[in-house]
This record gives sequence, C-alpha cells and structure tokens, in this order.
Amino acid sequence: MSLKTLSKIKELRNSGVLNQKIEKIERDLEPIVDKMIETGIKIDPVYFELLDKEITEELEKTRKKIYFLAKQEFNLNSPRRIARVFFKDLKIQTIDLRKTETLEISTSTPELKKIKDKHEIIGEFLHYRMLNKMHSVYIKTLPDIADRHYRVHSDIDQLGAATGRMTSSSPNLQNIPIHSEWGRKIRAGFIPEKGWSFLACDYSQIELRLVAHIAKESVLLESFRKGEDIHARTASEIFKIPIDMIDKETRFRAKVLNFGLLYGMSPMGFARAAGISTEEATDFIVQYFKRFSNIKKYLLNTITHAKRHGHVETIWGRKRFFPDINSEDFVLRSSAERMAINHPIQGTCADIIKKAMIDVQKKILTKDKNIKLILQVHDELIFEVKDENVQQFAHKLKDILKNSMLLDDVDLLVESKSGKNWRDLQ
DNA sequence: TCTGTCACG
DNA sequence: ACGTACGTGACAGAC
Repeated sequence: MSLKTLSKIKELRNSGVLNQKIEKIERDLEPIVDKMIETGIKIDPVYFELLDKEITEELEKTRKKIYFLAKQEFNLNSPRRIARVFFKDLKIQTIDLRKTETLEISTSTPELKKIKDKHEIIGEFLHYRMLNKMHSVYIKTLPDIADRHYRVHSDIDQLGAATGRMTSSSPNLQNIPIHSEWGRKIRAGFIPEKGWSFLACDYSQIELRLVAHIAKESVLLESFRKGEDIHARTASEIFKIPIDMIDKETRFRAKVLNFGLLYGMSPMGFARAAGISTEEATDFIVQYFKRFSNIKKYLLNTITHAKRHGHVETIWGRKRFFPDINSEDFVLRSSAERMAINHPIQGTCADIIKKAMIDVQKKILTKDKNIKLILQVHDELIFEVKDENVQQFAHKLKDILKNSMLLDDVDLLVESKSGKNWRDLQ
C-alpha cells in the first residue's frame, strides 16, 4: 500500500490540481499500480550476460580505434576532455556548433553529426557514446537489480509528472531502448514466463487525435476518420499537393510540424528540427495555420486562458498551474506558455490511459488469473498473458482502451501486438 | 550537487 | 531583442 501516493493525492487535491473525478481515478489506480510494481517483468540473465560480453568487446574495439585516431588516450566519458581533443588538439572545425551553459563547445550527438565528414573520429565516437549508454544504463545494471525470479521491479510514481503522467525509476522501465539495433537487442532480453506471452496495446497517434478533437479541426478529424496517414495529409494540405504525391522529405517536415505544435515550437526550432532555413520554416508555419486555423485558435485561447486564470486543464479537469505565465522575464514567460499549450494534450492522454487501466482491472484483471498488467509506457499497456488466451484478451483489451474516453468527432485507435519477448511484439 | 548527455513517450 | 519543443530518469565527470 503506497502511503506516499495517498498523501500526494491529498496534497494535490488541496492545491486544486485534482477535481473529484480525477481524484477518484487516482485513488482507484493506486492498488493497480501497486500490483504492477509487485509483479515486475522478467529478464533473461543468461542472455544479458552474453550481451554484456558482446558489447564490452565492441566498446573496447571502438575505444582503441578512437585513441589511435586521436593519437592519445583520454576519458571518453568527459565532454570537456572530448571537446579539448577534438577541437584543440585535432583542430576539427567548430563553426555553427552550439555552446553549453558553461560556454564549452557542445559535444552532443546532433552537434557532432553536423561535422561528421570533417574527421573519421567523430563517427567512431558517436558509436562509442551509443554503446556506452546501452552498456552503463541497461545491460550492466538490469541483471544486478533483478529479484531471485529474475524479475525487475520499477518504482512507479503514478503522480510523478506535472501533467498527470506516471514516472518510473530504479530502474526506469519507461525508457528501455527501441530505436537503435542495440536497443532492440536489449528489449529482446525481457521475456514472459514459460507458457506465457507478452501482449501490448497502444493508442495510435493519441496526442494528435486529441488536438484535432479539442481544436475541432475538421480536416484533421476527417483524415483520422478515413484512416489516412496523418502526416502525409498535413503535408498535402500545407503544400496543396495530392496526398499520394507526397514524398518522404515533405512528409517528414509535416511530421516535425505536427509534433512541434504540441510543444509550442518556434520557427527557428522547427527550422533546426526539420533541417530547413528559418525563412522556409516561417512560411510553412504560416501555411499550416492558414489551413488549420482552429489549431491556431486553440493555441491562442489556451495561452489566454492560462494568463487569465493561472492554470489550464485537461478534458476531465486535471489542472496545472503556471506561476510564471505573466512574468516580465521573456524566458520564464514563454517557457510557461509552452507548458500550457502541452498540458491539456499530454494530461488528457494520461487521464485516458489511467481510466483505461481501471476499466481493465474491473473487467478483466480481477476476474482472470491468466493475465497480468506489467507496465504502462504513457500511451501503451503491456500485459503478460497465458499463451492460449492471447487473441481473446487482445480483442477485449482493445475494446476497453478504445472506450476509456468517448470523443464526439473521432475514435481512439488502439493497436495490439504480442510476442515472446519485448522486441518481438508484433 | 550541478552539468552534459541521452534513453523513452 | 529576447532565445528558441513538452514530459521524464540515469549515468559519469567535475567540483
């Protein structure tokens, strides 16, 4: 029983964050999260040992290559030392590179990628960074914290984030890698018990669906109803090209813009993320808001509301307060404005999946011992189910998740995947 | 304890 | 002219 959560609920109720409806959700959720922590998720210790051996060798090889190219040995985990070797000793060009807060030259991946052609060492170093992350954070540490049944139990704080999202720590199971090949190798080390499978259900494009719904943006709503590729449709509308003529590059820019708007991205931020000039970026944004004028209205209304009331809220009324929303300080004020734009979307998403977890508990988990909830990753629920029940549960779960919150203009789309390890969920 | 970096949604 | 995309947690270095 988590006393910490219960006292947090009281505190948030007293400060006005939770209304009655949301407080009920948080209270009903508490035992479910408790059970999820207790259940944990199994890893394959033998596989992790092999991974450790493999990655240690590759790290060693890469390290030696870097020392050879630099003609010296130095601490590859110290950004300061890296900057000195790359930019002072090897004299690699640093034009356009960002400075860090302490005025050192940044050695972050996006910065180094800009100068990748200037010296062979950059590519090797980026590879080292990725490998080292995989090793130090995941491969090396996970086996050490598994219990005697090889299951790892994360500390899940159901009220950890200001938007209503949950957080996961010690270990953080919400940031297990997936994008890189090595990342997927790590996912393959998470396995169900013998005779059981993983079953994952995730909300597809839920944040964009919510924006379309909240803003009542009919073109987007219609596009979701038709089941179109939403980024291609966006590109088609901005550039006035038929949807089936949109190339990869154009779609990518529309995708960056779609996500950027959820966070209050500026023209320059968009330019950087999409790899285009600020002028082009500004033009795209103008076109975007011309075509999706209700989105623009939503953004402006949200900021106005935040300035007037000092808070914004989700569809069901989970509030977030912004003490700096009327600050004289531009940096503080605009930061608060971006948070205000994001909260109703990210927070409603959190409300929806939390309510879904409660519905799943009532309708399935309490009645059936052949299924366990093991993890929530913001827009996805992962279950461990008896092999013979996979299809049956997939069907029921999709139905429950879809109906967690009913929106007038658009359905929530839920996709399910199953597999014998976390990588192969398909 | 802070900073830089990077893993996820 | 400002400074530049939301929400997190973990690791290693530097002090």
